[in-house]
Amino acid sequence: MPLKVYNNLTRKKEEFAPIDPSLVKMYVCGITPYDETHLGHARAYVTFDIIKRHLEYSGYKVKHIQNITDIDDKIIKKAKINDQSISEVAEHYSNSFFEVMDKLNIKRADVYPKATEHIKEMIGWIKGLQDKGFAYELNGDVYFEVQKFKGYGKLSKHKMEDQQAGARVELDARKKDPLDFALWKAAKPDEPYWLSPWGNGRPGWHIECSVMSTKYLGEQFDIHGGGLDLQFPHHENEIAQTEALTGKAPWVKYWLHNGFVVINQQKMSKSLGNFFTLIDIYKKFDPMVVRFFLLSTHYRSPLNFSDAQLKEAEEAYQKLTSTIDNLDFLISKVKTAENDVEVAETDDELAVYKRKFGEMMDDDFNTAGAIGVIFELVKFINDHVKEEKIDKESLMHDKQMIIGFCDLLGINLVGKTSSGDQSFNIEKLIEERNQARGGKNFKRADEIRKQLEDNGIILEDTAYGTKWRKNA
RNA sequence: GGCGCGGUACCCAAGUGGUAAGGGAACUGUCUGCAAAACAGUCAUUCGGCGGUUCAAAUCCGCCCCGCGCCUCCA
Repeated sequence: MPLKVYNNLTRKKEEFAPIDPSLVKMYVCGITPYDETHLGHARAYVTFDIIKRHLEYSGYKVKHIQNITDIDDKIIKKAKINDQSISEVAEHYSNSFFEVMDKLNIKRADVYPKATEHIKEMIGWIKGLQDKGFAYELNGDVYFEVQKFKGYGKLSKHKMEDQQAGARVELDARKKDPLDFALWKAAKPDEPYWLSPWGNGRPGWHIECSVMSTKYLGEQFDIHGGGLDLQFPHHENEIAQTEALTGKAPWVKYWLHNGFVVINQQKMSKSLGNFFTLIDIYKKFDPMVVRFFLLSTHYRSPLNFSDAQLKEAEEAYQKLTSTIDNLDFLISKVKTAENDVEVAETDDELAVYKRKFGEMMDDDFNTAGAIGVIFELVKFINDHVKEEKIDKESLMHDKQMIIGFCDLLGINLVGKTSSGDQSFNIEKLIEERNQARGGKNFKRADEIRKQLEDNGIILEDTAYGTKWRKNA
């Protein structure tokens, strides 16, 4: 079954076919490091992490570029408040970004190009656009003239004449068209600047993505991604600049956008101030729970956030870890198989889940459906584990299957269970309790259970002996 | 005004023509000294509403209601 992706340019699910059949080139819009990373960012980057992982699983090599906008009004403002340089601010929040992303088990991009390291190339592009008649200068500012680019609006489906320009933002009367956007901004006093043919200034926001993506991926590539909020104007403007300059269309074959994180039915956003940083969320929840939560809804749908919903994700995630925990315990207790027949039979049945899982992921990265398959598998395994003739090999295959699926989703299950832990006291108390139980001294047995429980240890008596786990 | 997204059980959520996955919660049962975990059963004759097309609709078409997003910076 072929991989299908929803292309926002055509508004259709399309069969995925990269320009170079063996290498997928993907550019994802990165952060502006002026504040802590929040759940909305996490959703975006988990989404593209999943896309990358599934492409790799499907046999493609993926070249992944993600920019860092390290020069911007908000960074300048923050630097003034903190009495720091803009690079100090950018570096601080970039580092923090990588820290929280690593905890979410997000694979690093191949290159994280910074805007400030590509100013020369940007100036070159802007000059090129000016030479071709797509840009004009106004007192040190340079604007892209939208009317000159006939495809403007093709991504966001905006018709220029229908736009209510100035509906929310004050018009700049000097511009030829309200939709014209800045390629270069003249420096105001007190602002950092670079030298340019138009005087001291700095690049506009959109130009960096065009310049850096084509620098690392070529003039045409496969996937360009980001949050849905970037569709207009950012991505629309990027298309206009790039196709105007290179003359090659389409610049990008597939445009992928993730949906918003929503709080009380409102978009989580910086400007509304209703955002939750990952640093704060991690104080209450394991990053893997956060990742599981983000993947439990399809990436294009809005995702409602609340503690209660994270709590539900935690319960579900723990069902997975406890299954692995139980399997580990059984594996340590059960005999090896007497013949290969039983193992092979189980493997045949497991193959069904593998197929279903793959179909879900091939259908526009349907992680929510794929998680559903994992739980079907868990149910199947727990059921067949009850059989008396269960053997070590089958159990190990079962375990590997669950871990394998979770790996494809970047969900780490290993290291979350308590089976690897050693604690002399716990084992000793369990032994004492079992002696008490043997002598029908249930009062003492329950005392020990309570004592361990108070220390966060839950005991479970099974047919194969007593196992313990940490209380979550 | 333009463009677009969404409305599936108590909650979350998959499903875009073939008769409603999965998770959480709840209740009942099996197991257990008691628990826990696990398993079994119950939990939407129904998918915002009303019409239409079809042998067949949550899925297609039309109208309507509700919520949200973009058209400023935002993942």
